[in-house]
Order: sequence, then structure tokens, then C-alpha cells
Amino acid sequence: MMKYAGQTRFLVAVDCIIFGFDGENFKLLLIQRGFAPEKNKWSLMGGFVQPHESLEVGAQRVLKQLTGLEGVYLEQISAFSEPNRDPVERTIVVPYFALIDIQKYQAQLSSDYHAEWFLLSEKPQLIFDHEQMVEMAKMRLRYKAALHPILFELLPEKFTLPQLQTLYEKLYDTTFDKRNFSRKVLSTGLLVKQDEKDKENSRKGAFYFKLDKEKYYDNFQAFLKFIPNPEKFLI
Amino acid sequence: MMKYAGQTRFLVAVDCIIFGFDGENFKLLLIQRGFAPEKNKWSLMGGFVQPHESLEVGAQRVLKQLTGLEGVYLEQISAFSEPNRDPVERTIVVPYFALIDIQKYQAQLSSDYHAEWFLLSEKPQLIFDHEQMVEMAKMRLRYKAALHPILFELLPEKFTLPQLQTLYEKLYDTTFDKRNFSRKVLSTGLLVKQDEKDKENSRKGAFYFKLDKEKYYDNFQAFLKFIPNPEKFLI
DNA sequence: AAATTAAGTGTCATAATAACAATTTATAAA
DNA sequence: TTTATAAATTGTTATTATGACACTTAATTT
Repeated sequence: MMKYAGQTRFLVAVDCIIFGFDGENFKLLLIQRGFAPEKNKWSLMGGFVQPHESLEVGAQRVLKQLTGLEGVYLEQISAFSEPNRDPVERTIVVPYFALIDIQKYQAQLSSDYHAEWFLLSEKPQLIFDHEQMVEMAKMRLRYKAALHPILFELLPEKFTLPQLQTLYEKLYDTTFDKRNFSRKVLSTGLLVKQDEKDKENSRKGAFYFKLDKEKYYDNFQAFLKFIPNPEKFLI
Repeated sequence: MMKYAGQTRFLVAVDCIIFGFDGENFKLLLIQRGFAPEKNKWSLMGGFVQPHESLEVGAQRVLKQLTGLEGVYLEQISAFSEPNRDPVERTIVVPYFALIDIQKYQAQLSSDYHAEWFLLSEKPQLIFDHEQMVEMAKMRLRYKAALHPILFELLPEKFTLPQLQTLYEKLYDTTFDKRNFSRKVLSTGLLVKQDEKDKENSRKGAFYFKLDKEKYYDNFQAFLKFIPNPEKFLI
């Protein structure tokens, strides 16, 4: 089915940049590339778009095939299209970044697949321009998370305020005043305090909170201001 | 040069959504499609990506070829990839939106090309999924302009505060208090008041302002708050 | 029982915001 | 020449949001 005569067709791929948070640090999910060139080198999860699927569907398929993950939060970022970015054959790639709760998918991941979590600070060299994609995804995440409450996607169902604050502090590589932080977070009305405490990480223990799912979905696009002076971090 | 065996290649296109502002209303630049199908129907400026160009370069080339415009502010938005979006042959399209000063390019446009400005409210039916692209670009513009000072791209070198306010009011389909608006705008330090007045639009005349270009480029990513309660407009 | 460690909480001064209306300027009309 | 008109320009105030700052509480460990 080639009806627009005289035009060049291109390979189109999707790559998935999957961020996780282990309670202490950001992590990145990587696999070892299964085919040449750069076979066995660490790489983002990627694959070619198939004839009858959209980019979004392709990204979900690739993610499922390579990691077993389904139904995760995916967001498209700017396409990479430098003619020589793939040395084998020109490929235009549309990257997606995703945020997932590491614990939730740990069993699934470790049993069936060979994807591995790396601390963002200790990630190995990646193939092609995947480093750039990770960098761009991180910038995008910083931008988006400064305005919208998406970081909850990285946390388990129950989490503590200190955990949430650490998450934000690690993303922006800074520290926040805990009194101001909790005031802002709680003022959104998105969090519901639980009776139970997390006793793993301190003697006193920290109360768990859950997301108010309904408010969360309603307010997903709402502007928040968890980050003081966002312009300091987003330039 | 097909080295990744067994994979399907796709046509990849770029479409340009060009916004302008005539001092009173938003406008959209359209052309009549020059080839079948839908020949002579109104359409965005689009074209297929060529073998040795990136998407960005392709978008600039298409824009130049079809309108004569060069070096305009272009920003990529999310790719459209539904398998049947182009009835002739599957095409994945990466749209770019642009903001230009209508006056600046009017001569160029009308002499050599057949692109035409339409009021956004009076635009004709567009081919394929171009309506969706325009809608998405408009949403993206509203989002971006609420946070960053990009709307100046739509104005001539000299402009008045009432003009600027009208621009914002039309984009968000609302009205703002002019005292608060001018306070916010002027507090950015981006505007330099001129001695001259615009006497076209009122008896008293309104002072012209120019952008402080240096500050503008430095602060392009800076957060502004021209729009009160942005969450009202961006959901 | 005392020491330790992290969680949890409150105040205050300053800045930002939104709501609000009177004055000024230049032209047009009388 | 004076008056009317229309839009531009300008300031105040009450409220809210913000950021800076330090002590108290809870539970475990020694």
C-alpha cells in the first residue's frame, strides 16, 4: 500500500523511559538490547511501530513485551529524528516516559523479564542517543511535577509525608522546609491520613497517607505549588 | 538502505499550525491542498519528511516552501499516528505550532504564495484530522502562554498595553482587570516604554512599548503569572 | 529512667493577589 | 473656544500565600 509515490518511508520506533522511586532515590528501568548492533548493551525499552498500531499502542506493547508492565502512566515527549541517530538505518523515534511504583511491579519484572532497575546516578552508558532521551525525560518530569501532582504515580498506595518530601527533594536535587512542604501538600486536600504508621524508617514512625483517588483524577491537571520558586529549577 | 529486516516503514510528515494575531483576533494560516485526495480543500501546511532532514528541519522547509516564512518560533506537539488518519496511505505526522507577527510577513505571503489567514472563529473545514491538530495546538498555546512570555511572538515590534491585553483576553476567552494586568506585565521588566503613541485606536492614544530583547531571551523559560487562576483555563 | 532520633506542629513578617473607580489625555462635536 | 466623549492611565486596600524560622512529641534504644 504505497500510494503517495516518490516519498521515502522511515522506520518509526518508540522508546520507553521508565522512572521509579525506591523510597530513597530515583531509578531507571533498563534492558540489555537483544540484537545487533550494540547487542547486550544497556538500553531503553524500545521497538518498532507495527503496521496497525498507533504510537501510544506501540509504546504500551513494547513495554508489556519487554517488562510485563501494563497500564502505566505514559507521556509522549518530543520525537528524535536526527538522520544518523541510529547507525544501522535511519529511524525516527518517539519516546515516552512513564512513572511506576517499583514495589508494585517487582515480582512481575524479576520473574519473567530481564529488565533491571538502576539508580539514576549509577546508570550505565546507554546506546545511541538514549542518554539524551533520559535527560530530556527528566527535564520534562521536573517541569510537569512542579505543576501537576504526577509524582504520586511513583509511590505505593500508602506513603508517608517524609517519603513524599524525599521524592520531591531528589527530583529537584534540593531540600525543602518540612513545615512549608506539608502545609502545601495537605492544603490540596488530595491526601487522606491513615491510622497506621510506617515504623520501618524511624522510631517514632510516620503516619501513612493515601491519595484521595477521586480528587486526584479530578485535579490531575490542577496547578499545584509544591515547589517554591519553580523558575529556579526549570530553566 | 534497509538493514533492520522485516520491519514496516512509514511515511512521516510534518504539519505546521501557524497562529497570528491581527490586533483584534487570533488567526490561522491555511493553504489549499495542491494534490489529491482532498485537492483544493483547506489544510495546514504540511509535507513529507525527506531522507536527510530531521523533523525540525523538515518543518522549517515545508513552511518556507508553502508560505515563504523563515526562522519563526516553532514548537513540536504530540505526534498523530492513528493508522487510518490519512485515507490514502498510513502517515505518521508530527505537528509544529508557530506564532508569527502577521504584519511582518504580510507582503511576503501575499505576493508569492497562496496561504491565507482565517479568523480562528471562521476557519473552514480542514482535511483529515487537521481540526484536532489545531485544537491541540490551541490548548498547548494556552498552557504555554500562561507560564511563559511567548505571546510577544505574535506582536509587532511596537505594541501597546491594550493590544497586549486584548491578545491575552482573546486566547483565554475572558477579560482581565487592566490595572492588575498592566501591573503584572510591567513588573516583569520585559517592556520598555516608548515616547511615541499609537493614535490609530483611540483619541487619547496608547503608548507603545517594545520588548527588552535581552531580558526576553534570558527569561524565555521564566515563569510568569499574567493569567490569574490558571487552573480555571487549562483543564 | 534517660538518651536518642525523626515526626509533627505554629507564628510572623513580607509579598502577591484580586477587587475595586477616579483621573487624565486627546480628539470630536457644539 | 468650549464642551462632550472615549479610551488610557493610575492607586488603594483587604485578603491570601509565601517563606523563614525552632520547639514539642512519640517511640525506641541504651
